[in-house]
Amino acid sequence: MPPKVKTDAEKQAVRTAIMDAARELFIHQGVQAVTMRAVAQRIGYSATSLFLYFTDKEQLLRAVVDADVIKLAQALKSTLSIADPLQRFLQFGQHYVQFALTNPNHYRMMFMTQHPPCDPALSSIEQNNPEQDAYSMLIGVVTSAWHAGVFKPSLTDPVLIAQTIWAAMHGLCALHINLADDAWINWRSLESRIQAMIEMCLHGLMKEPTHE
Amino acid sequence: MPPKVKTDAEKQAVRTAIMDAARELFIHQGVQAVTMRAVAQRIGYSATSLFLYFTDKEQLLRAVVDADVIKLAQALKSTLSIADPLQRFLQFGQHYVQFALTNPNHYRMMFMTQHPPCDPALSSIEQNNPEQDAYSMLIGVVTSAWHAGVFKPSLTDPVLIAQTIWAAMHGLCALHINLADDAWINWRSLESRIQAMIEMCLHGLMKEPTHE
DNA sequence: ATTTAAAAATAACAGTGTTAAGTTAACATT
DNA sequence: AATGTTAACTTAACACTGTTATTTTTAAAT
Repeated sequence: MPPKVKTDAEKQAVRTAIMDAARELFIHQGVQAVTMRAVAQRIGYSATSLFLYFTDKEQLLRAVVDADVIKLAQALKSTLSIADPLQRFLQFGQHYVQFALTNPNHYRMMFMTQHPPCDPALSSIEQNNPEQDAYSMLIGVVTSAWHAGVFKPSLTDPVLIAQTIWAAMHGLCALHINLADDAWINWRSLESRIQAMIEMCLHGLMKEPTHE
Repeated sequence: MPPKVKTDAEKQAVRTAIMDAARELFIHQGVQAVTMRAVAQRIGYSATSLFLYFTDKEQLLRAVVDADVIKLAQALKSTLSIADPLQRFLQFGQHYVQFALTNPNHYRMMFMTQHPPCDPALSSIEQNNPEQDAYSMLIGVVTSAWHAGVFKPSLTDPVLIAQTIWAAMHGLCALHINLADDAWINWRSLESRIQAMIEMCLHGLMKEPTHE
């Protein structure tokens, strides 16, 4: 059955077919459902053939998630055109949370799972490319808001501000993704928790928070 | 070799021996090193015998973590004796962060990994027992601070306050545990991130934050 | 037509959680 | 005291997993 000698484009097509199959399983059934055999079956290949396109499972998963990290970056990019630095910042945060909560499996893989430390050289994402790198976008958004003077004067390091906000928003998303159904916790509604977190950040960081 | 008919105490001893062996692997090598065979070997049992004491691996791991959740609760308990509600609250948070960062594997298991939703009936932790249930302790600490009037008057729901603070602190811990070594992020020092997060929470929630 | 080598499949290995079927030995009963 | 019962444990085995080695297929190159 091997029609021999595939063009680079054809090889790339198989690669993305594999990634699409993996993503399908990943999104709907979670990471534990993504077995090499299951992925292979979906595209009519044998499991071992996947190793001709990815060195191992970890690399396959990373490739899938990388592609969606870029999608996150593009979703966030749409907020960069907002003129007002504060509004831009708020929309940025909201898009981030929305991505996390509508793509819990991707979010889990990106930020909630243990990985061998990411080697930027191996990643398909271009670091510091503001089109692809959501982190550098965050730094940019916060820094511009900082230059616009929206933060308290005592806050002198926009990177530290950004990392603090990220952590706060991440905590919100991560707890929800993992523990939303935990009978132990009498969770307040997701909306009110989001609102409360945003307000805490605003009052905690802004010079004179505009309450809306 | 089976000396037959074990007393309940002896059976309990084996149970804890299993849990100790699992914990040892768990702490030092992470969850993926905790295989039934490895645990069994450590106590000179065969792997299948573990199933006489735990219905499955998940239950074993949960038992190990539950025991340490209680240790967390006891660590936090020491702060409850602090008279000043604000100081009690601050110390509580600091102990929480310290536990998370010195027990990353336990913390990961508790709050950062996907579990079948926790059935309080099956847990060894007594819910709402303030000696064991760290979450209800958090609610208590925040509520008492709220009654003492340290929070902004606009904040009317101490449970929502508590969940917001928890999320913020969790984000701090979780990102550090998973991404501290990520070359992608130019992390500020852990100390300054903790400090920044605390200050953001204080300024964001307190009526008139005492800056120390 | 024969060789070559790329692309795939099959077989197989080592490891996993887990179940089924034995084995051993302390106890209860006759 | 001999016998059976059964708790405690082990060994075999199953159905998976990721992965490697080997083999097959087949289009192209000679």
